Amino acid sequence: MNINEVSKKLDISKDTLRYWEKIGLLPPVKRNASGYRDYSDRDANWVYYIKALRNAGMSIERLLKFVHLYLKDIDDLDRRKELLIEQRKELLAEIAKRQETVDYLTFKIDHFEEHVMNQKDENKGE
Amino acid sequence: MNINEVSKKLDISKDTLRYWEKIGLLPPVKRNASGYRDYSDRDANWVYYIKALRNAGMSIERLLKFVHLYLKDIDDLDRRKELLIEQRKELLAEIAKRQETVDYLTFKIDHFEEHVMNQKDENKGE
DNA sequence: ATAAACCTTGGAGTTAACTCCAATGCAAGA
DNA sequence: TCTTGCATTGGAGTTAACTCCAAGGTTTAT
Repeated sequence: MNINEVSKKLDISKDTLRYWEKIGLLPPVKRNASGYRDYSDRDANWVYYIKALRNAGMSIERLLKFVHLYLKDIDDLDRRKELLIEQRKELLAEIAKRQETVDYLTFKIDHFEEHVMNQKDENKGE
Repeated sequence: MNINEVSKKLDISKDTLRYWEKIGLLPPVKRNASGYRDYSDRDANWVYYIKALRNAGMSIERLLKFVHLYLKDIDDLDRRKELLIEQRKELLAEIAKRQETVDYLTFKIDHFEEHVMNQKDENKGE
């Protein structure tokens, strides 16, 4: 698969694919005789995985740390599995943060009339 | 309350407070005789609210739209309540996006051994 | 009354994550 | 073979959201 195919298939710009590779978010992709990138299925899966986590809001800096650890422990499968679990845990923390704000909004919405009354009372005192 | 008190109480830098006000994320704060900001309780609540949504990952651009609509419909309380509900809906969508990725990771984790086997099979074929 | 510690502003600098560009080379059709 | 349309690179430009700074005025403690 050349860069254009991957770009279209996974809906990621070619510039972004090259950028991710340059900074080490993707392992180096093989080249053909004329120096063009030739993505294997595994490369494409990796891209898909990075895309999913970027889309879920994980920063590149954080992802880079995981990627480096993941590539380092090439033979320690338990460790690799742990890394996935850790990554999931971080996403769950992000969800919890948002859920807190949802709860806050829900409170505001449910007490909206009351809230407005209080503001009127405040105005009286000014 | 002066800027330093608000900054400490809500754990937001003074620069950020001034920045938010400058771009219109906070309504203009009253000044005392020498031009220093003097935050009312309502100002502080507003800051708290903005902080909560920024913390939940909502962009300033998106928040600005809400703030402008909110300030525009100063007397339309139903509309204001709707805006809060809309904002909550957007946060819930962000949560759903992250949850999808959590599910993807869970799948990877639960099928980890199997996944590794497949990779070995792939290698055989190369 | 003077130093230290505040506040103000406009504007410059920073970081993340792309995005675009120019120069150059390969590839495929008329 | 010539043109059109891909690919490559290094590096410059962009956007978001701060963050810092300098120059100046104010408040507080000694």
